Amino acid sequence: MPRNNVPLRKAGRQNKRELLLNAAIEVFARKGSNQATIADVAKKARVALGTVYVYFDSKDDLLQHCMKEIIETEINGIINRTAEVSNHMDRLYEFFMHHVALVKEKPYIARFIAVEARQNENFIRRNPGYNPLLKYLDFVKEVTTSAIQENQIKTIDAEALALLLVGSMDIVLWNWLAGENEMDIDTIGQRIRQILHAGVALVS
Amino acid sequence: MPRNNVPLRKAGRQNKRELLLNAAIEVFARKGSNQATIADVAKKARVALGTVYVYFDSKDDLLQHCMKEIIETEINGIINRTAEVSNHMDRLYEFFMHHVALVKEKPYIARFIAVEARQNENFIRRNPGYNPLLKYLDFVKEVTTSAIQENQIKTIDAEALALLLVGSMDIVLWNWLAGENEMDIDTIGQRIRQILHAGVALVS
Amino acid sequence: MPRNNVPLRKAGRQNKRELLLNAAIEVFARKGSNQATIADVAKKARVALGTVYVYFDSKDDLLQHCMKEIIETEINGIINRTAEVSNHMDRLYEFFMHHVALVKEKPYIARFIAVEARQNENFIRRNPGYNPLLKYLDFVKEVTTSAIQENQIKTIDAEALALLLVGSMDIVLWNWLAGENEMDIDTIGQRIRQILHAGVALVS
Amino acid sequence: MPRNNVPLRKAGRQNKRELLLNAAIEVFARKGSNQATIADVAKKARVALGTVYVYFDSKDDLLQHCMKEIIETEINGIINRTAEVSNHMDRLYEFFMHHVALVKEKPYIARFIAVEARQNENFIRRNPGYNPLLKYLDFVKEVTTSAIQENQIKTIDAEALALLLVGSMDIVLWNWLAGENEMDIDTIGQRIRQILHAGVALVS
DNA sequence: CATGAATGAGTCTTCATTCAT
DNA sequence: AATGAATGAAGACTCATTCAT
Repeated sequence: MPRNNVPLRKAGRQNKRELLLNAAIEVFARKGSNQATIADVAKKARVALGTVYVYFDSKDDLLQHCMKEIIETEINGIINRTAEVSNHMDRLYEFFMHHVALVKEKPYIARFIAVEARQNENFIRRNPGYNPLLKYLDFVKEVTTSAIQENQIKTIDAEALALLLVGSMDIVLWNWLAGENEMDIDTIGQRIRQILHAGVALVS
Repeated sequence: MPRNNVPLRKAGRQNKRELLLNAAIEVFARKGSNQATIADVAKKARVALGTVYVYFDSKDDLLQHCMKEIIETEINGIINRTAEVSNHMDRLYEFFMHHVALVKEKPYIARFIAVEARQNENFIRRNPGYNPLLKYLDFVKEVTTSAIQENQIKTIDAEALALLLVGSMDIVLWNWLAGENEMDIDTIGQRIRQILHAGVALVS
Repeated sequence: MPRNNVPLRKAGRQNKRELLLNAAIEVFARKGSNQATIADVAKKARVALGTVYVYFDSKDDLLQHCMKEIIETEINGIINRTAEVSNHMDRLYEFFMHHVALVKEKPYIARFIAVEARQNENFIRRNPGYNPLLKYLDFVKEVTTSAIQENQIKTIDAEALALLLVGSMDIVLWNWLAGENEMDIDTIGQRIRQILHAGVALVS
Repeated sequence: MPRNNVPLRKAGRQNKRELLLNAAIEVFARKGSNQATIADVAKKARVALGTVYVYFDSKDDLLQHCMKEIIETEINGIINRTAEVSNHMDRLYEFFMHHVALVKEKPYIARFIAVEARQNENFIRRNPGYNPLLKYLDFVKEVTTSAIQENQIKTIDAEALALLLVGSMDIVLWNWLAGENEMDIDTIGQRIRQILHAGVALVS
């Protein structure tokens, strides 16, 4: 069926790009983008070294696209999955736990967010819209603002809550990664929730 | 007088070591330890390149000692300066604001804590006692535990509060560094305090 | 009509080969054969990269054929166009000016002769008969020999005159190319002619 | 004798730079600067690859300095050695023959002038004063102008003569290099001289 | 101790060439 | 014939580290 050829080809190209991107995310996350080499990425993706340059302009370009990929799939995925939660604060908790789940499932992505997203200032400056942490902060700020407007919580500074939530999330996952996963993140998550919950609750 | 020579010499040695350490902290913080070269450090310290290797075994060794230096002077300095505050929660707020002051005064140290302390896993694994973030977390945990014991706040998970406080502190300063210092950290600090204060307050 | 297909196809093949050759000449001349890539040539010819290898064995092979092409069309063209000039010295002058005209019209060909023809020693050694400069030298030598035989000029060394004429021609065009075309080649041509004319004139 | 240490050191550095420069000139000349690698140069100079970068910024920088070196020693040397010849035309002939001698003695330098000096347009554009061919042309033009002013030859265009002389010189040496040294350059030199001599001689 | 020239392993990147479609 | 993705050898350049002075 020749009709299928074109889509197959395209799929092939698309697949290889994805393949490289995923390999790069993992390799960059494991070794850090500075220590990781293009050869590592190519090896991980089981392609020749030069192939990386068929799909990406440079190592830096590859790193940028890794960030985009993570945001567009993982980060946005987490945010979207919380959409149906009606209570705003529950939504934030849901968000927190989805993130925790992501960290557990794909720790290398966590490392990306915890380390690369901070480190690579080139990226941060050039693509402010593509920084995972900023994306998270914006999301929390928005949800918090809605919660305040709908009188679900008392009037607090939305940015402060965002920094508290994302900051703790961030350090929790970093801690978990660095500490050889000894921490019980789920429990920690609930306890953080309790404190914040009390902190923003309407005065009875 | 040869008797004086020895102490003078020792002082000389000590000074040059300090000189190198301070130069390294600044250079590593500015460029990131990966991009910074030993030549950069030597230049900053106005010594010959080879001199660095007289006082430190390797680039990594130098980096480790930078961390130690920061903890032993800056981090411990901040913690010690809060010693006389009797109310534990006030002490934590004091601690938060001292850290903010440090960030403003020596931004490169902030960068060190926000970026290098996370990135350098070699360091983290080998010297768990010398990671600024862990040091901070421990400090907050201890103070919180005391606060609970003395019934100043309700019984919460000390670790959760530590993660909230240090995590928000950390992301605030990172944000401030990356965001070209547009944020008003002092105000943010107070608003974070309000939330946490309500979150841990004894139920009336 | 299948009878037509074959010639048409052949024309097609011929055309694509010519197309590639002309693209290559221009690209090699502009960038220099070392900096120019096969991809550049393919792009210029608006064919796929791999197509180049359908018609030529290698980059070097392509370069060799560029030389041949230039000699067989441009260089021989110039020489042939001077055929009807009966006076031999006038013919050489005509030749000089035809070459100047070529340089002005297709500067990239000039660059080819001035630079590539010298540089590519592989070519020179393997195809002594296909070097533009050698071709020119031979031509001038022949014409000069005829001029001497027919007593139009005094007895001089034909090779010496050839070297003078072609050498000056060559450096003039190189100068013109490098000097951003500031030189008035026509005037220079006439003045060179005057000197050579006097130099070879029969003693009155 | 410690007094000697400093000069020896300096001499050491100077020598290594010269060593590298000479190695580079030979390597670049033999292979062409495009085919020659930094590793080739280092090997020729019997130093480590990295040492080249201690003394030169880049391959291009090294090439530029090769040109300067050649001009400042060889080219100027030739020009200076003709200074005492009082008759201007004799001086030019002397110049020609000195150049021939140089070619015979250090053929790789000839290749440099004949090939690299033309090819490397970066160099030509950025350092017009450092192109051997331009240097030669200027010299011949000057001497010719003097010859005309002092009535030693008839009034001709100095630039035209310069182009004739340098152009023929250039092609002669290129020919000699490419043609595996079959040509008798000395004889050719004399014959070229005869023609030019007649071409510029005062009319009796 | 101090110096900084020398080293060479390690990296990114390019590009001629191949080959499955 | 035509295509262009894939390949990997090759080369410029960097920089931590050493060591003779």
